[in-house]
Amino acid sequence: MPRSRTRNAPETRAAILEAARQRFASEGFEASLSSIVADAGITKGALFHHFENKQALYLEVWTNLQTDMARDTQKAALANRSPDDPYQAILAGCRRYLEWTTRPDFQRIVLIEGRGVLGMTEWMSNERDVGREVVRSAIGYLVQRGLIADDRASTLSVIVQGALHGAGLALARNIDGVTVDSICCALDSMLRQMK
Amino acid sequence: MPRSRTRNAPETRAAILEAARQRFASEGFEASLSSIVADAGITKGALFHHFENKQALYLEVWTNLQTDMARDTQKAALANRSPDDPYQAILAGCRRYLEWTTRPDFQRIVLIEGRGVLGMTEWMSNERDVGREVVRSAIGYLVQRGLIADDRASTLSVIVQGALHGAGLALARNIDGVTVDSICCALDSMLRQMK
DNA sequence: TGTTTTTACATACCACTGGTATGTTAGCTC
DNA sequence: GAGCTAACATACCAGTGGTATGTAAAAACA
Repeated sequence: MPRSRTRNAPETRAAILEAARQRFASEGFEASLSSIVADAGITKGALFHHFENKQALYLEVWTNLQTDMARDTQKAALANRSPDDPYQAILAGCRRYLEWTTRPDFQRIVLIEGRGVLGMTEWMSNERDVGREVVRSAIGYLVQRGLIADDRASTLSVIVQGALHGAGLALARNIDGVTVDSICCALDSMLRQMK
Repeated sequence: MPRSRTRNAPETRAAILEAARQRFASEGFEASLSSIVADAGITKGALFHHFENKQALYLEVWTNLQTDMARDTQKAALANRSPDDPYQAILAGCRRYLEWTTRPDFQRIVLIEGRGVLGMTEWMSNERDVGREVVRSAIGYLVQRGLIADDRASTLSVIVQGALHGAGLALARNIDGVTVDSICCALDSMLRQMK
């Protein structure tokens, strides 16, 4: 019985990634591959043809979310450049990032579970931390303008990224007294005082 | 064949927790219960008698590590109190925390995987975030002395905790230009400028 | 055009996992 | 000393990620 070939490879791949993103967002990494392939309307054979294993699938979902976020925040930053205040662009990017942290899929996959799933191999050693690159380039922007010392850029990047990360999680957890505005206000004075 | 009763319940429990901590530290949450009970010298029956499920076991290992860390950092802070510089105690606590982030078990179980394993239910909603309480009390210490505005305490706590967290991870990842001293220096000026 | 190779899946299967149901024994109570 | 319970051990199960194999269609090649 010749099965009709209704789909092509890229479509199948995209369907798997979309189904995986939704399942991982709602159930976490423990979401079964069976449920994912069922949602995608294919079988495990197709999944393991396109992805080496479950972690590789998760890695791609995770990466896609992060690169989408990075592109969007950088776009927001560039759109808010001001000739007489270099901090405005960065703060606009921060605000956009905080918006991303309200997305349930981003929360769970990137902020909560990702690092644990990818583990030491991918997350620790590898330079897949897209968020870090974005913050790093923002700090570099300030270094170029002589607002931050070159040899402190790395350390300050790490601190700013951590602060943003913690702020996003706090917003996700609805911690009392923490709002987007209060965070942005604190980041504003924090960034402007860095040297 | 009457099996000799060489152990009692608390000993067994402790043995399970110790074996679990080591396995979770080296292999992560995916470490099998079979390997853990083998290390502890007991069987799965004993494990499931003492712990409801794998997550409950992980939760206890995770909690123990965090409370140990919290106690230690607070001890370091109290030991470094200075009558004319309230920041010294806090910075001593920060430095002690950064020492904890060099421990492999703390890195993996608390910093990397914990939040993902416990997931939304435990980590997000519950007030089990011991690290937050510690930072919160440190900021409260500054509020009492009129160095920080009361209504900004929550937001600043979140930012400081995030910064510390990110710094610890950066140290664990050996990121160029990031050292314990560079972090402490940055935190010093950051804290002193907060209002 | 006919043949071969490769791609893109589907199907059947397996070792192993977390978890459960059911023993079994030591100690305590009365 | 009978009965109960805590503290385990043993046997077992459904479901999991992953693999081996089969197969049709498209592409490459002759």
